[in-house]
Amino acid sequence: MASIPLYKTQELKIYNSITGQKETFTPLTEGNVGMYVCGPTVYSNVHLGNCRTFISFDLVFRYLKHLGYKVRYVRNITDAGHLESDADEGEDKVSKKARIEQLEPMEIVQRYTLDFHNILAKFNNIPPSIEPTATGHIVEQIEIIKTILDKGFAYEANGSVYFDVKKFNETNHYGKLSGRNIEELIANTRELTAQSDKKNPQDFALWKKAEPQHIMRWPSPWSDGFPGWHLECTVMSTKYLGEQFDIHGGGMDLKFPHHECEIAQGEAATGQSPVNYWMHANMLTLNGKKMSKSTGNIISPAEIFSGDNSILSKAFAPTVARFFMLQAHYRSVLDFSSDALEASEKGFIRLMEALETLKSIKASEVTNGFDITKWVDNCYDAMNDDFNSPILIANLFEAVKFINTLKEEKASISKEDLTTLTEHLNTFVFDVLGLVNLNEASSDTSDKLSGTVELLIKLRAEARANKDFATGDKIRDELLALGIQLKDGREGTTFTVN
RNA sequence: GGUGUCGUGGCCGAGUGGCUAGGCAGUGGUCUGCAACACCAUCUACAGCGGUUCGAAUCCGCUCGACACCUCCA
Repeated sequence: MASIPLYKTQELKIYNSITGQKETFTPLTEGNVGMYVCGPTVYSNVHLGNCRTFISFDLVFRYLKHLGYKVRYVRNITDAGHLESDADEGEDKVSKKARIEQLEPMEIVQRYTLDFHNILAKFNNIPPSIEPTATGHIVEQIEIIKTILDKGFAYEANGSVYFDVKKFNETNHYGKLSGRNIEELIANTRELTAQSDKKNPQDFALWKKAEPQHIMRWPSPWSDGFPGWHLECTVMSTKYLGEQFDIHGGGMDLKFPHHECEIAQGEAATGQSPVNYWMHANMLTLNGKKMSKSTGNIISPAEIFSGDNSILSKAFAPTVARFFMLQAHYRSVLDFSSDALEASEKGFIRLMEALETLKSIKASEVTNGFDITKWVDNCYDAMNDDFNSPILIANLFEAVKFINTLKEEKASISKEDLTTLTEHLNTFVFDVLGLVNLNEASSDTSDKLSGTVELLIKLRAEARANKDFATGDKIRDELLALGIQLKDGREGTTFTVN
C-alpha cells in the first residue's frame, strides 16, 4: 500500500448535516473512528438506490481505513418489520410479506438478508465490523425505554409507550437536524384520529402493543408487542460505539423523522447528543424521481448485471455501476440512465487499460511531463474535501493521460516516481474506490484464452508481413465480434477482452 | 402549504468572486497497409431578470422550473 504523506492525514473535512458545514474531522479517540450506518429493512430485494448509499459509506469506510484509522463500522439489519404507516393500525412489512409468500417471518428476513449481502459483495463493499439485528436487541430496547420513561420523556398508553416530543422540546430542541421547529410541525401535521393513544401527533412509538394477528411480538413490562423503528438504531449504535460516537450515516430520506428521533432518544436517555458528525448520502433517481420500493420506481442490481430490463442497452458489471456512482459526489442527486452507465463503462475501461500499460513502462533518468508530487497531493486533497470521489477520478484520468504519453515515449518518468505513481494509482483505484479489474477477475480461463489469442495475433502478423491484409483483417474483425480487441502498437500487438 | 437542496456545454457530472474539472459523444490532425487504440488540437456552458463589485456563472434579491422531506423508504 502506498504511503500517505503525513501532512495530509490530518486534513480530512466532513460535511456535517447538523451544522450544514464542512468541518475538520476530529475523532473522539485519537486514531479510532466509530461509524454507524442505518441498514436496510429486509422484506424485499435490495434495489440500486439502496446500494448507492451503502457504496457511498463503503467509500468513507475505505478512505478512513486508508488514512490509518482503526474504524469500527456498525450497520444494522432491520428485521423486526415495522408498520407500513404511522397510523395505529397497519401491517408489519415483514409479516405482510410472510403472509403473502406463506413463509415464516424469519424466512423472509433470512432470504433478503442473504440477497443484501450477496449484492453488496458483488459491488465489492467491505462488510461492516458488526452487523447487529433489531430482533437480537429487544432486551436492550426495553431497557432504554425504561430509562426514557424514568426521565419523564415518555408515557405509556394502552400497552404502548410513546416518546413525548412536546415535553422533550421544553428542554431540548426537537428538529435540530432537519431544521424544523415543533410549532411548524404541529401546524403541518394532520389531526389525530379519535382512537389514537398519542398525546400529540409528533409523538413517536418506543413500544407498540401488538394486535392479535401480529406475528412478530415480544413480552415487555407494558404489553406483548414490538419496539419502535427509531429505537433500534439508538440501541445498537450506542451499545457498540458508546453513548457518543463519531459518525452516523444513512440515506437523506432518513434525516427526518428517523435520525431526528434518534437524537431525541439519545439526549433523553443520556443527556448527551449521541453523534458528532451526521452524514447523509443523496438519492439515486430513475427518470428524475427517487428510486423507491413503495412507488415501484426501481431498478435492481440483478437487472444491471444481466441487462434484463428494457431501459438498459446491455448488461453492466457491478464494478462499472460502482464506478458510475462514484463519479458523482455522495451528497448530490444522481440520475440513473443506460447512456450514463455506458459512458462510465468506456471511461472505466480506459482507466483499467492504463493500469495495465503502466506495468510495462520503463523508468528513465528523470521525470518529464508530469508532477507526481503535486498529483498525489491533488488526489488526497480531493478525498479530504468531504470524500470528493469525482475530483479524485478526474485526477486519476490525468494520470491515465500521462501513462499513455509514456507509452508513446513522448514523456519520461524516473524510477522513484514510477514507484510512487504505481503505488498510489493502485491504492486509489482498488483500495479506496474499491474498483475491480475485470480482466483479472476471470484469471482461471485467461491463460488458455490469451494463449489462443496470441496464436491468432502471430498468424495475423505473418499474413500482414506477406501483405495478405484480407486474412489479417478477417482475424482482427472476427475477434472483435467476439469482444476481443486487438491493438497494434510500436511494441507489437496486444489485446483486451470486453 | 411548510422546510431544504438544486438548475452548468450534445449527454453525464465537478468546481469556483478574476486562473482548463473530468468522462462519454463531435470535429481537425499524428500514428496505421486500412482501421481500431493512443496522443495532440479544437467546438458547443454556467435557467431568466435585476443588484453588489474594478470584475460574477460563482455573493444578494426576485421570477420560473426541478427534486427531496413533512407517512414506510437508502
